[in-house]
Amino acid sequence: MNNQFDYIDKQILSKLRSDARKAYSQIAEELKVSNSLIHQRIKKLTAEGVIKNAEFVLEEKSLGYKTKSYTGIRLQEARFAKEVMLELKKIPEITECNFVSGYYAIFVLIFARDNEHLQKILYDNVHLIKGVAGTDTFICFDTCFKRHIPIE
Amino acid sequence: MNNQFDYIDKQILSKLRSDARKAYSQIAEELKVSNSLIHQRIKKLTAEGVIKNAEFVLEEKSLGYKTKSYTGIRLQEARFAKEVMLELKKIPEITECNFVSGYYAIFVLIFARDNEHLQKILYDNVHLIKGVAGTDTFICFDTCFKRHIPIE
DNA sequence: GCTGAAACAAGTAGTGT
DNA sequence: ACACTACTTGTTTCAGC
Repeated sequence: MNNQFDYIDKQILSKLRSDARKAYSQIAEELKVSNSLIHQRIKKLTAEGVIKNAEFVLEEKSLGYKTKSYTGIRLQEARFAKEVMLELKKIPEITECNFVSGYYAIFVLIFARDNEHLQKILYDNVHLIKGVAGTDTFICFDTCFKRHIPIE
Repeated sequence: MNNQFDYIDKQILSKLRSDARKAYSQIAEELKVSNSLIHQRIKKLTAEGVIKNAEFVLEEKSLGYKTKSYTGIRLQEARFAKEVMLELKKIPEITECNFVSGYYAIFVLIFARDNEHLQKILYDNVHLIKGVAGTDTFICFDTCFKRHIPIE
């Protein structure tokens, strides 16, 4: 995987990252190259794993999830990490799970219908997992911004 | 915004969430409804704000960002929050910024080229912002899973 | 609120330089 | 590594039920 992107690659990635439904032919037109070059590059970038997938981004609040929280999980013993992770995976409201350095062993993102639902997830699910010592929850009052990292 | 989705809405959202380039005509075929109904529904869901946008998801590591961290920021005084947030917005490696409850005032997601780069961002940028008392950084060793919340 | 048809635009694959 | 062509498929709009 040699990831030195040229101008065309970068343009393709940046245009599609902000609009996944953009016509490949229009990108070709904007960059003044042939249609098939765009297709070839996208194929290459996908094969290399630079492009993971294309997704519609939905508004979580509209889906009924009004409470978003980042929650740090402490373990009784570090070696429980993997088992705990597998149990966390069974909780659908946990949409992201990370092994982290520092005070917590695991850091998760939770979407709940409301604060009561969040409490239920923590008390009736997370806290009952074998190996979990405790959790600290940081409820998001507001996501001030969310954006993409620069390309190159 | 009355967000009671019917079967068709849910199917559209779920199919497009996992593949933003999926042909609308194919969705129509799978659901055994007309082509134009799909368009109408997508238009409606977009107007309602349920669909925010469509994005290509890129692999951050391939883009040269090997270090991902969640960082909690403590403030000298709570009232500095908004000013601090505006300064954080100027740092391109910070891709998400949240006002949170609990021990920290602000919680951010940082992508850095490596640990050294992360340290530079924290010491030369974040820590110098007026109002910031200190930070705690949780480096992600591994994102075990990342997925979508259930629809309805 | 939904369908169907038709005009138009885009995606695909094979060929050639 | 890129462009061209011909063919297939998808998108979009609007009249009509």
